[in-house]
Amino acid sequence: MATVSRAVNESSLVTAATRQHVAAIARRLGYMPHGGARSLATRRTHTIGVLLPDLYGEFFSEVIRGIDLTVRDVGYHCLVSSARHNGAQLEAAIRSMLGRVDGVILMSPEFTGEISRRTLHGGFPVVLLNCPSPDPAFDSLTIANYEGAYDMVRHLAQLGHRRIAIIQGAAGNFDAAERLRGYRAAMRDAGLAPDSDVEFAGDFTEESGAEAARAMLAMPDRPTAIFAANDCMAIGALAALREAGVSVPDQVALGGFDDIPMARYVTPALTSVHVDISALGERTAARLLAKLEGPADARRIRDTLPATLVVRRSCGALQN
Amino acid sequence: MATVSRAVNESSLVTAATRQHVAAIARRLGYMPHGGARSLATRRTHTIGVLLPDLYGEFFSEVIRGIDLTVRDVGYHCLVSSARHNGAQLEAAIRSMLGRVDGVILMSPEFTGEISRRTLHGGFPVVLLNCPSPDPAFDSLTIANYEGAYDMVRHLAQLGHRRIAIIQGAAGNFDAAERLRGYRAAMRDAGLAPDSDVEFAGDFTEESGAEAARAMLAMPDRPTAIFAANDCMAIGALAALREAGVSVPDQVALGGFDDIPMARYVTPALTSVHVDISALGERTAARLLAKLEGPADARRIRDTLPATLVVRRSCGALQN
DNA sequence: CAACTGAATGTAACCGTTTACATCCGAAGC
DNA sequence: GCTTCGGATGTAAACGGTTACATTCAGTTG
Repeated sequence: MATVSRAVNESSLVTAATRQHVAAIARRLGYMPHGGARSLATRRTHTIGVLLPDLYGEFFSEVIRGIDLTVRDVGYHCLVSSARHNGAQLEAAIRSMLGRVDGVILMSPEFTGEISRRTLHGGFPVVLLNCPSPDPAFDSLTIANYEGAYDMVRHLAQLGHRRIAIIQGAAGNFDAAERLRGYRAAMRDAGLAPDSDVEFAGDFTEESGAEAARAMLAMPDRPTAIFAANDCMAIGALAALREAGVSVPDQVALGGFDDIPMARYVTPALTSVHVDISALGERTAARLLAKLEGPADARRIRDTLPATLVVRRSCGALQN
Repeated sequence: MATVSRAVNESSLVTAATRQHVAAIARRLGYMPHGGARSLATRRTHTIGVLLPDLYGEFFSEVIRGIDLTVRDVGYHCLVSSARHNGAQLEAAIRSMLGRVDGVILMSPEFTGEISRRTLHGGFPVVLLNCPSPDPAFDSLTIANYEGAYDMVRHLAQLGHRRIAIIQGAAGNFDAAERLRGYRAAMRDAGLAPDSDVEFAGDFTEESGAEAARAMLAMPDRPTAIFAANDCMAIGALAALREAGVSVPDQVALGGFDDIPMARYVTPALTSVHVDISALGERTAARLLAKLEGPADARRIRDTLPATLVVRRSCGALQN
């Protein structure tokens, strides 16, 4: 049976003749190698775990896509698990993957150093994706949320807007918090007083964007510009504004975040902050693969993916 | 070590005292069960394989979401693999999952009975998702593509349109073919002559929709209605029409397919055919789980998920 | 022709669990 | 005090492969 194993794995130790002989018999018997057994013996599963807070929306699917794309080229699979993870669930999810993956990509605000020490105790390969990363013991990739939001709001301020509202992302969300931080910093740097009345709540859904816009319209001195913390909310706001007969960008300027494919197809086309989400997944996966394949490298990497302003019609900067 | 195993698995054969004793020592030693070894011994991986043609676009991410949602409730994971599968790649992908999953969900037009017999030889649990399914030996779930397209085109015809164009989906795609079939049947039943000049090519992308619309506008006797085989193309067409100064729905009526979330937020809101994609994933996963958990049931199930017309402004049926 | 090669094949331990079966042990029955 | 009994624990054989090491077997050498 050693020879069979070697033949199947194309080892150079078997002659071409035996290899073919084995192949022929295997075919006749309908033999197929058992992946699980193989990885038990080799201690390599060629699988990476992907832990996501949820699978909803374009963002996550794009991330997964990027990950799978890079990973499958080198013969790896993705074992995905999406749960809105509170600490205990997250830990359980990690544990359940423990003998099935070579490493994990973790996207969860809930991940704490304590969990890591207790369940990952020591050198289990992990790359954090878009996490607050309280723990510098892990590699992590993030989006330039702060910078992107800052650029957007500065752009709106440069267009002459003095009262700029924000529709915030989901409470407790890392991206949301960073984008808010960028908004506030840009406001301050533009010499604009912070005003919590124009910091509307939201949760990244179209509906919450529409609601915030309606609330804004009811204000006595309503803002002349809105920065929505993602495109879905921006599009929701756009629909609400149109319904109320308020013209974008003439009466209210609007900017989003994420630059989803749809952004360029709404009317007016949505000014947004572009993030190459698929690339984020790719880079993260590549980093994890490097840890798995390459020699142990103690260096921890913290990488930030740029977010670039894309100016379209909804902010009013463009003619026609 | 048998006792440890029993303690970890909460077997009723160990006393509470030993169970706690084991737990304490496990904690001190940082012991965690090895999933791979466990599944080798039990011959259950609690994992299902999901084979997709690609991961691009809202459709696939929604399907995965539905699958993962149902599957995780019963403690299963998803091992996903997305490759544009030609026959050989598909077979390789299945083989590579063979000892790692309890069953697979397969979404691929390339799946043939021959592959199945060669690599699945016999009773490996499979559920086909939106496949042409040449092989009645498998359970399969599909979308009512034909019926949905038929309803849409009949609707347009009832609004008085005589020349109705279609922007087709990707060549070789099963959904695309079915939607085309529905379009043609509806045309015929409405007493409208088929005309290959108004059957435009497309590939499900926004850009291809825009191109088809531009080509249509250049025609001497241009159609008064367009049925795009998915919403992305419809939105692309919408953008092209607007650019050309052609009003929707006044000059050209437009309908899409899929009813993606964005459909209601474009202007005018897009008439479409609604399919609950997430539910498609859920149902498929539930079917596979039934095969895995329940007793072997020889009955093969072919299920079709309904597709329902959603009338919005873009078709011109609604006032204001 | 015996000893020495080195490539090809065979043997058996191991990967980390589960589980059928054997064993142990204390309480109850005689 | 010696069986009997049943519940808790221990033993060892799987599960299906990989791989270090031992062995075989030609084909050289001296």
